[in-house]
Amino acid sequence: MPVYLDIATQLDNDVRNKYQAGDYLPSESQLALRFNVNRHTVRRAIDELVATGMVQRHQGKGNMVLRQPHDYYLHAGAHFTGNLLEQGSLPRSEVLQARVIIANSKIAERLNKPAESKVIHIRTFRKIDGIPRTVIDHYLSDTTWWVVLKYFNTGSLHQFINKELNIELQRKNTRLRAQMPTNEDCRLLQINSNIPILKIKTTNVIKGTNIVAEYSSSNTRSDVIELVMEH
Amino acid sequence: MPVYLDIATQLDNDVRNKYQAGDYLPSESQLALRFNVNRHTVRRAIDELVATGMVQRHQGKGNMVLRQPHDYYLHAGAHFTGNLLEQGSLPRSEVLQARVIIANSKIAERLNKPAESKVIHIRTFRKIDGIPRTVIDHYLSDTTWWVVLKYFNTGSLHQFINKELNIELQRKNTRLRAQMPTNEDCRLLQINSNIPILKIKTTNVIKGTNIVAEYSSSNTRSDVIELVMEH
DNA sequence: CGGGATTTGTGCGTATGTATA
DNA sequence: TTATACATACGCACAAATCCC
Repeated sequence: MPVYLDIATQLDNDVRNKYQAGDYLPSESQLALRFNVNRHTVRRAIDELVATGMVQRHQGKGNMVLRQPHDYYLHAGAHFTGNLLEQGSLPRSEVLQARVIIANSKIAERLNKPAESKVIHIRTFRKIDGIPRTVIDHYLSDTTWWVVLKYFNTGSLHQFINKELNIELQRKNTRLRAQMPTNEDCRLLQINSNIPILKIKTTNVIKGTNIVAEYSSSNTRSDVIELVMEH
Repeated sequence: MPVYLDIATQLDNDVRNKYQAGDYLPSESQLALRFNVNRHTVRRAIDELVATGMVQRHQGKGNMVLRQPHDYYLHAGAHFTGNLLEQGSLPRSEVLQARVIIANSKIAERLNKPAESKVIHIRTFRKIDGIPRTVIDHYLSDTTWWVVLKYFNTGSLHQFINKELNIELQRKNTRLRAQMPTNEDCRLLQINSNIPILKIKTTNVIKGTNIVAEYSSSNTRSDVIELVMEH
């Protein structure tokens, strides 16, 4: 094992045990003295911590500890069930935003509407252990629903629509991919930029028709989540 | 602007215009001569390309160009359809490995077998545009199938089992997550470690029974892939 | 199989630039 | 302004992986 990886391991331990988020590591020169290596070697070691998102470099100041890395691992309780695919159905979702917006071209296309149409945008999220794990953006085609939907604030969106508007939504297709989070994703999900997220997009029609009523896009932090579908 | 960023920009242009995926860059020593800098500086420049996923390092061989710019964009043709979830069904898969192994504890558990049982391991992969996009590990519980399965070399594994053994496999459940690739994933999929992968794991029973016959685990590069399911 | 040539990976020492306090 | 800390760059040496004869 290269020396720099040894040092990276020790620094990793220090960060976990001795430092808190916001603290600064000893200077690279001091660390070089302490580990009896050249400063380049210390820098290479710190590169590893930077790559994993534990440390941030600040020229002229020092290398700052970003945060205590949780020991993330999957446990059975953290599993989402297949109904995550039915994104309007999450029973304990909460509303972050709800408003009428001008659809961008992609959303307009998914909803089969002309460019720059007005659509309803509702952003909900679901927490596990007090931390937001999934953020879902719902885009609803029919703005006349707004008079009712503006009162939606918690629970299952699809159930709400069913009850208040007497309309049943049916999932038509699902698109799924993994990607690295945007800055906004990082903020909403409270994660570092090095954790991949699952992005699930669905289009939903009014049951029995081909009328696309809803397009939804969800982002889920994937480090503590495993999507399980029983067939 | 630092010298290494200048060189990175030039190399980036070269990669886009002069090289194809799979090509190797000139050696670092040659590039150092060409740009009249130290080899360290060239390495620092190549680090930039590695970080953006354009180039992969191979110790002892050289620095390989990973992909062309058009690969950065999802295009409709690159979409997998939902039958990716039925991992034995990929019609144009090829076999990388096929052998009998001792199952580790996780695989044994999934197959409802005692620890350290023997199982059949078949690794297949699927290419798009000549590049491996998905690598699937199949683990089959019944080693008596080996006398037949050792002759499987291409096509659909489930079809082969159906035809040769007269056994129909049925998907029981699917687990799905996103994660960063291991070193082996990077090698097999020819990607950099900064691209997340989709991991899909299925258990399959013998149709009409509860006998778990197969556990499969697939890794798919997620940068050019979007999983589409029609309902 | 061995051995030598090539190429990337690691590490040291030194020097200088740049940002911060 | 000065001192400190990180950023860039050169040169040298050797290790480790790969390739080819």
